[in-house]
Amino acid sequence: MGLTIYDIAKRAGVSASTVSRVINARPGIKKSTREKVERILRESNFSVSEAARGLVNQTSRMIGILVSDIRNQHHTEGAYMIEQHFRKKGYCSLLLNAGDTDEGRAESIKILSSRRVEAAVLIGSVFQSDAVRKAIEDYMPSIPVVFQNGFFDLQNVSSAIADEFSGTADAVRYLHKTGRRHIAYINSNDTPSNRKKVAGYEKAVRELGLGSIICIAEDTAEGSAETTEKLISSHPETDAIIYAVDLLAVGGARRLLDLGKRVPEDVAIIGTDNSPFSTISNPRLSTIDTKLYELSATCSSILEKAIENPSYTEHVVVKPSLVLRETT
Amino acid sequence: MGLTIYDIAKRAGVSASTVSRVINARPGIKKSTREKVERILRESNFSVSEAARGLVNQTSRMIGILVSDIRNQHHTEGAYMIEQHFRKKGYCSLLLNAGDTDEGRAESIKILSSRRVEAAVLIGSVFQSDAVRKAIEDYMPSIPVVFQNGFFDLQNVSSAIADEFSGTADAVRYLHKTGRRHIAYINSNDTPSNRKKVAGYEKAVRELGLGSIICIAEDTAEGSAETTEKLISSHPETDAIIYAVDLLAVGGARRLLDLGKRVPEDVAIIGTDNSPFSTISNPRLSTIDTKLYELSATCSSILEKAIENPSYTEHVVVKPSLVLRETT
DNA sequence: CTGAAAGCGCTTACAG
DNA sequence: CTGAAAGCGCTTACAG
Repeated sequence: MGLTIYDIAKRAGVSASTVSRVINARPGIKKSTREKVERILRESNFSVSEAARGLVNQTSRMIGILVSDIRNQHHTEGAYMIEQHFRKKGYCSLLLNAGDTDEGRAESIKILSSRRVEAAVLIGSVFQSDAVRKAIEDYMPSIPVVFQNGFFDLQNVSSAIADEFSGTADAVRYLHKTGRRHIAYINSNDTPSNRKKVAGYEKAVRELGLGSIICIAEDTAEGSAETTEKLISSHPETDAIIYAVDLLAVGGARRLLDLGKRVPEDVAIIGTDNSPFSTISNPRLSTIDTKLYELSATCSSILEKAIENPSYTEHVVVKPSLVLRETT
Repeated sequence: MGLTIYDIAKRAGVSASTVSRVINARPGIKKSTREKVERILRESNFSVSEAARGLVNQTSRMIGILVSDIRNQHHTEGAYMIEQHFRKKGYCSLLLNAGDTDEGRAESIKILSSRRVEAAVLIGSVFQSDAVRKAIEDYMPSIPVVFQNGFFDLQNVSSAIADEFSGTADAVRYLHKTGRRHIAYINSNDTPSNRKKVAGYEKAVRELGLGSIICIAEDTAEGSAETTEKLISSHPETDAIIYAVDLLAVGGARRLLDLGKRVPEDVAIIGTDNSPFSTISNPRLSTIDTKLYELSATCSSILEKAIENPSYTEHVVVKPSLVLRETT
């Protein structure tokens, strides 16, 4: 247990330097001694202490992944891609669920700093706050940081952002073009991302001279069903609803059907994210594809470049597109 | 950037020992010097190197979480709970997606060993293999390991297992009791967990004197729809189907409806896992609740005890229950 | 109450 | 081709 290179050195009858050299495949070791050391390494199931190694090399070979909650499907793609990608380069991923508060988020950044991660990824617009910005300035002022769906004006942080504003505006315009005149919006939690969606909705609706109706639903299918029912009873003229999240659209569609409305004939529905829910639901959801996969891949590739060249920075905006299925 | 306690010591006009003592809240430091050091620590945004600290203390304060793919909802609850729980104790979580091969799984265990994690959790029955067992014996022979939904006869590995065998058998018995006589099973990928489910199905069906029909579907809603359609056309007498995974049940239910079958009147359907899909789907799915949450909580609590007392070990079996909704 | 020294497990000039 | 020594950033006896 806990063999060190000194133990290996003793068993092989060489010095620790030599053991270190064969472990790191340094040239200039006699073939026979290299082979002997390798054999002993193998027979002993030796594994180098990355911590000790990191201390001398001034590297940790770790990257930090911050999400608010990994159980949220939306965070999972990015976390997966980053881990897979960097593991191949010998990096390990520290995953932190930062939670819903600024304290949790700032604390998480401190933790990553203590662990001396060589780079970090923030996944989700909820990290867009002054507290997080300050924590980065104070504790991660010089390692590459990539912000998935958010932006900080800091020279070490890159971003890959979904243009939810225009994605939502385009959805409104599409509904208008297909004859809808009473387009409502059902929002979820107040996040920077959702604010962009609502702003896009409001802009398009205003430009088209339509009225604006915005409701807020609890973030569950059932909550959305309730909200949808209230909306329809107070505004029976509603002929289209856009939802900030696919799951809400699923709940809403189901309730409309239960109320005897036809979807999409009476009420068209558009969700957001093109999540698995959108194809599983019945009827299948039309949705604003916010290109989560592309966003994650972009983060991963930015981070890769930034790891090579720590002053590298990039800002990418990904355009959503409308996916039409059975609810429009 | 990269301040050490020596830098802080210099700024405070004390020795590194003293700085270390105040960082670690050791007693016996004059109040005034403690306060001065604390102030400088704060003003400098100092954060201790956990790696260096770990080297001297012979601890890493890291725990390893192995999943085959974090994008799989099924792995996410356990990963979340472990991270949340141990972060409070000052631990960080290393998340590894081990992939679908024994090489990937064994490699992941080696990586965790290199990082000197103090404990590890394997999430998912797919880790049930000789290769993984051997990797644990070779590289983690003495740290606490908790296996979620699997078992190794090793003195350092605990387990929390869902009794999918009897869960599935009970579902068959329930269907029989409600008059179904042609109960089919639609399986997914070949995993230890799915093998237990199939075995439970076969046993119950045999005991009840019913025929056994087992199909294998691709692991998507669409794949399951196809398989379901084939099943129904070759065995039109089928009056109930159990699916190894909720998602497959959703796809199957939808196809049955499209084919003009009534659910549950013509064909009853039971999924497995009581996943979010089961309440979102239309109609809402009856399902075998494999108690994922309870399983994860159990792992977390076992691990907690094992961290305190490294020789602690526990084996828990969690009984699934049947959740009846609209498809039975 | 405080500091100098040794040591955790490595790597890497520097000698030979 | 190989080894002894120093040093990475900490903590903790040991002195004083």
